[in-house]
Amino acid sequence: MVRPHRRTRRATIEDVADAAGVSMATVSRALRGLPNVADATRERVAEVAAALDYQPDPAASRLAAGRTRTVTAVVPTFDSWYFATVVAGAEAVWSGAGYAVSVVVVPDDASRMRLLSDRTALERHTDGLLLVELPVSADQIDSLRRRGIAVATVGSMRSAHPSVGIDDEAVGALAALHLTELGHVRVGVIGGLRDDGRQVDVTALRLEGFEAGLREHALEPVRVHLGNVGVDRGQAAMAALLDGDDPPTAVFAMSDELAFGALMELRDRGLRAGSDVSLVGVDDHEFARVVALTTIRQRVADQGATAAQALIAAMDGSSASSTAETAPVIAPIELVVRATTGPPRP
Amino acid sequence: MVRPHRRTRRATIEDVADAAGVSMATVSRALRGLPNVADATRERVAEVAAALDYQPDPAASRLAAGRTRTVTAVVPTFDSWYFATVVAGAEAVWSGAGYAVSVVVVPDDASRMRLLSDRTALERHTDGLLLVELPVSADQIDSLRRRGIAVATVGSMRSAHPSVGIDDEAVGALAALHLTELGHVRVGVIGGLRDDGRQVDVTALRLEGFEAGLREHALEPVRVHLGNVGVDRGQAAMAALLDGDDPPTAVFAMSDELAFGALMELRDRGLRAGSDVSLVGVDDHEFARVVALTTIRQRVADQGATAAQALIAAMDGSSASSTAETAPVIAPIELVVRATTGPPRP
DNA sequence: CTGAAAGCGCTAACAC
DNA sequence: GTGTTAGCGCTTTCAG
Repeated sequence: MVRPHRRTRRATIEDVADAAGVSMATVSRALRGLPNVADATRERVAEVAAALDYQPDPAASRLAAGRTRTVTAVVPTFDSWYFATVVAGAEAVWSGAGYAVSVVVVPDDASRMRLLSDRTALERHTDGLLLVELPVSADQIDSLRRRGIAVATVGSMRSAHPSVGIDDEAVGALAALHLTELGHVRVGVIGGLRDDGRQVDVTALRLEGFEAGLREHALEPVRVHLGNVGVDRGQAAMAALLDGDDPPTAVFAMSDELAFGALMELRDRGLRAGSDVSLVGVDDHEFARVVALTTIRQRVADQGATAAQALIAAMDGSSASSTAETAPVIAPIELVVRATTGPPRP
Repeated sequence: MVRPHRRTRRATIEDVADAAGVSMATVSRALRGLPNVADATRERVAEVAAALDYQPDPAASRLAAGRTRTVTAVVPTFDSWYFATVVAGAEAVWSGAGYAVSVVVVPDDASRMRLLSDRTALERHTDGLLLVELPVSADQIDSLRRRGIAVATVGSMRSAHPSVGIDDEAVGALAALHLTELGHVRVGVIGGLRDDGRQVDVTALRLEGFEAGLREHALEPVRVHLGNVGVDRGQAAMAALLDGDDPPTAVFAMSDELAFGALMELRDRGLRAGSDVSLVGVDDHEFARVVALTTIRQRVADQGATAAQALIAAMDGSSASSTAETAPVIAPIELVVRATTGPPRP
């Protein structure tokens, strides 16, 4: 005796309305917390909805209301600690607030342009965009806003939209302070360039801060090597630094990833980080403590969370103040001294 | 003289139909490559659509057709190399195939249950789910399928749905082979338990393979320490191993992350990995090479990509063979010998 | 405070 | 081959 497989249709708003003895409109209002619903009615509707396992259909409400309840994180790549961590921080906030979160990866300029161009159907897919370390013009931001898409950024600070990042000059200055206090005089720099060869703001700012910090001690970098991002480039850069004449006794690597590569080069040459050569990175990558890397910590997940929060606020208030200036949030940084820095060899 | 800001409405399918002189239905068919459209018509429609920058509204088509063109990656956490890398691999495939990709994080049992329960409106959000290293019952998979959601998994191999993973017993065996060939006799194991304390298959299988491998040399592990996952637990486990009596000369860590922690403990004790104590990990984490960790490599991004592909196939053919058995894909593993393993101290 | 009705933009039978 | 006709499930004026 086969039990007939009753195809259990999901409850619709109409089912709820019928069961509660009210109209669909009232159900909609009641469930979304809109005004003009009697408390008793609201309560009854809520009960019936719960009993029926009613869940509004996102596509239907998007179609009727124009909102998607979806936010999108846009990153240049995904298999990198930094980006994964930013997104992780943001995801937690968003899903907590009831948004679906989608991610899009724009590995190159072309795909970035495509995504941000007026022609894409972005606005029917997402209510808000979190751009992580992505170069976008003011025009593009504007175009997005005109299309009703809220924007927030992490990594680049603007005031035209919510943004969070760190004070990159201060990062450089802190590194310089640490190394000069240890007594280093010959210091090198390993920095990053984007894949497209265009120097990113971050690199320039950190370098500026670093050089300014050195100047206070009447010093300047003996050698600046602006390689690409990534472990391998860090290694190559350290090699170049050591092979030059007058090799540095201390090196400022602009990211922990670069520093990891630099550490590999030191190991390959039988040099000890912290005694033979000092090395300070930036990020406090989860792996930094494994190699006891001295670094300038930034709280990446927190930044993602903060930006996510700001994006939600922007989406809520988008109708009101679409051109509201928002002061950038400057996230704290902090020197974490581990084993890769020490006084120079006498 | 202010130019009137003509609110540029997006083109709808009706606009295209009018401009092309055909019906909406024909436009729909033409643009989606369905049969029963004259070539000439199809071409004309395509041109008009392009000229008008027409982009179908995803919510509208979802509502009418029931498909979301969205796939979802479900992970227990996000700020971990393994999961970020799996998702990165999958994302590339999905976005290449025109799917929107969303991610949901289920950090604990409760949220996992909630997500997979019949009550969620999952089926209106997504066409397919990629479950990464998530314990799901056959019942749950079934329930999902009944709700029209395709499922694929990576990390656990089943035949009820597309799955990809590695042969975990072989991983253990390979580790045992390597260490015994080097001449180690006293070997320890560091394994992982889930947060909820329930032992995962992976741990058990790798241990089984490892023990079997040792038995071939009439050996057995001197000590098995099944700590939790993560760097810290790896460190604690190594400490426990070394503090026991008859400490091992070689250790098999079931993940590179655990191995990293183990390495920290060795460093803290002034021991050299590879000479004082040998250590082999699993994964080939992107930073394994930074610490010269010998490890058993699995190609994580590839597994994500493979599973993503399989999920697409499953979604396409879902109507036809909803109960099709799919042979699990067994991804290759490979021993990568670096500096943390060597013969035991004489 | 509540209900009726008109879509949102598209797809899928079913006719022709 | 192509057009017509109904919706998909919800939100939102506009009346009452």
